[in-house]
Amino acid sequence: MENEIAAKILAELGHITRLSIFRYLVQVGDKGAPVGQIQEKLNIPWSTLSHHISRLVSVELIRQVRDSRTLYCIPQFEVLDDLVEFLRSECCTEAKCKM
Amino acid sequence: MENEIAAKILAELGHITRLSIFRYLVQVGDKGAPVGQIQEKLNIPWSTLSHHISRLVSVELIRQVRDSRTLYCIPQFEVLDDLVEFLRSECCTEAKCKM
DNA sequence: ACTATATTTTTAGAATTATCGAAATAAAAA
DNA sequence: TTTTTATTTCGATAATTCTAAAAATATAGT
Repeated sequence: MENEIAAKILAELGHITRLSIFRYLVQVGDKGAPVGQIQEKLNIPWSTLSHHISRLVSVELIRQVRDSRTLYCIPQFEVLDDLVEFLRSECCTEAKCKM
Repeated sequence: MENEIAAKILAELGHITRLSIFRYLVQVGDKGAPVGQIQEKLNIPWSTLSHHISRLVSVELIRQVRDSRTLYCIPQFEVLDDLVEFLRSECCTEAKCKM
């Protein structure tokens, strides 16, 4: 992963509403949750919620799958894994490692 | 760690300049690097650099220690560890776990 | 005291992001 | 085909952040 992409992902997670959305999905797990369920749970106005979800989608932290009228938001664990891996990589290449 | 603090840390890391600074320090390791060395390495104007460093300090991703005229910036690995731990916690409490 | 070095603070304009109501769109049921 | 449900797009305002020059501060050497 490149610096620039990592920064983008971190920035998207670095907003309390978006972090709450993502973590709710992480808790829900693989099957994801409909936008409406997130709305109910976190009590965010529809348009605001939609905006934040689309940003999470833009960095692929979330994938969306439609089931008739319902849009499921599915957390992409691999993206988070890659991010963590990136943050830990190249650690202390000039010294003994702490991680 | 709370959501709000995690979001703050993520937001500070979520800027390409700050991420570069932090990752440079991670590479350097424990002994850290003087502001001037970061300036040289990343070629950022002094005032801009100082601004970004102070934001990293504000969330304790960096600690600063003065040695006479030189200010060393020391990466705080524990904060990063806690953040990663937070991101992975409570995973799939409603389903089988992916992480 | 004066000078040099290292770094921060101030400041201000530009750019980006956040919020959310209202209108629009998509899909299915009546 | 009209209505209902689910969600997004538009648009406008407010708020925050970014950048970097210039001035200020801190520490030490002369």
